[in-house]
Amino acid sequence: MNSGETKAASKTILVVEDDPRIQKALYRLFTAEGYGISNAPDGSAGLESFRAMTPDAVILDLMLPGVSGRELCRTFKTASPDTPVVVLSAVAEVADKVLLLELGADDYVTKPFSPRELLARVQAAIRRSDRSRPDTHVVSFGDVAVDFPKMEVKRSGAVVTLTAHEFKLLKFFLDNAERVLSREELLNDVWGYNFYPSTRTVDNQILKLRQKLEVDPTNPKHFRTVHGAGYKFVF
Amino acid sequence: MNSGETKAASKTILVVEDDPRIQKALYRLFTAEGYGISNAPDGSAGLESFRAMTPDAVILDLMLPGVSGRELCRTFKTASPDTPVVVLSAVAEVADKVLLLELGADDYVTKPFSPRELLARVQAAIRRSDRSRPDTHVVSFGDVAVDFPKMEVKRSGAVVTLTAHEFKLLKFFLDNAERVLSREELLNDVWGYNFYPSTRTVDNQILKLRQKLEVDPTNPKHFRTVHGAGYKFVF
DNA sequence: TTGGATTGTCACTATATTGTCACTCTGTCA
DNA sequence: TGACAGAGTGACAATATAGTGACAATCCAA
Repeated sequence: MNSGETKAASKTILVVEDDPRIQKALYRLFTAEGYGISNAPDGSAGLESFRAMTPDAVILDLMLPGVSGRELCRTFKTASPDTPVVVLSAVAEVADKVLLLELGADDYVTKPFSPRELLARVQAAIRRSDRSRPDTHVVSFGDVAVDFPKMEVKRSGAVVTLTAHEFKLLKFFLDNAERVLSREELLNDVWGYNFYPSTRTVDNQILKLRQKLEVDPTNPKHFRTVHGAGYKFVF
Repeated sequence: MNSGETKAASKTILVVEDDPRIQKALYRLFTAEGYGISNAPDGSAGLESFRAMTPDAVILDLMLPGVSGRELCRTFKTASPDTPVVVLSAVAEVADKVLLLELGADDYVTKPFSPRELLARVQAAIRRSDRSRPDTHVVSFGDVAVDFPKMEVKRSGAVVTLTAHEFKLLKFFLDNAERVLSREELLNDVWGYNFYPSTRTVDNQILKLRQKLEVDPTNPKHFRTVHGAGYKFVF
């Protein structure tokens, strides 16, 4: 199964890159981790996408046809200083250490880059930007409070222990509240695409969440069953 | 990025840096966030300013004409151990970055650096120094006291010897207390982006910290494992 | 109301993750 | 150059937890 890492849960990344091979590689790299990817082959498309989708992070190649990558980076940072921008650049470009400061980029990776490093840097940038929005850290429903960075759940003050998997499932429910989620969808998004346990597994994990988080697990208020369809979380 | 952050509110930062381009860039970066900036182009000017203005933080370039940056760093830390010093250094200057901590520096950023990272590190350093005025440089948990400037750890008075690496890991845990840290995150932040040992390595270092700092290493109170997710430090 | 399908629930087992140790490798210092 | 310390690796044991299957309860449609 997958590494047990918490998935990105619908974070979207805008990739501004003209080389289709790199585009493709980045697409594979990030979708495998659960991120959504939007591609823009040049500056003007990048700008357009940026405005249309408000991505959670931007990966920007400095060497672009048309609008200069540097110009673009400044524009992004002016329009939305909170959105992290990670720059891809050839070594020679970054040799000038001042450049990055002026651009306002959050981080950079020099080509040829290690996919793992890029992934790590983008994730770190997203984490940093998330941390400055503290309101997203804690979510509550009923007498339950969920603290994501601490991976901790409390019921009227008392800590409830959840396993990593239960936590991941809970997060998915919270991220998709009010929507009916089929077992398939849950298996794909929480368990991962290359892993197919029986659907009983899902019921089992739901059961555990109910036992741990519902006032009356037999009459669930939040983790509702939608007979013949799946489950639905309501606040 | 830090729209949610509290603004610097008249905090002043002393920048000791001879390259005027970096000076200018730092000026823009930090004034935009509401900090006051004072520039010193060399060591003696830096020392003078430091005494005259007692800054809230210092950004120090290790490569300076005149007085050695390292000397200067020690002087700062001796004169006023509570004032955070963040060092700028070229990668080549220090083979082992951990050594910088021995200078007494609170943090370091290698050139060419990402501006957001520098900003984040300086802010973090200031926050830490603000948190507990009287004993900024000492953090305690259980029967353990960690003295950062001295790079020394004591357990009920007795000195415990930590390796530079163990110390760095400990520092990262303390800086991110209560948060669940994945092995990946630990590897990236403590070991560095371009070095990928197996994840077993992490477990091993944790084991050593537990053996050296936990009352009962078999039942760790502070360095907790979060099964399927990583580790978490709690006070 | 009844019967098949779906879901709730439990105990058991298989599996993945982590703890721990001993060994190797590398660089440092005398 | 040899001893030494620290770091990384791999093997194995110890745990935690996820998955399975059986059976009971419930739902829905005819």
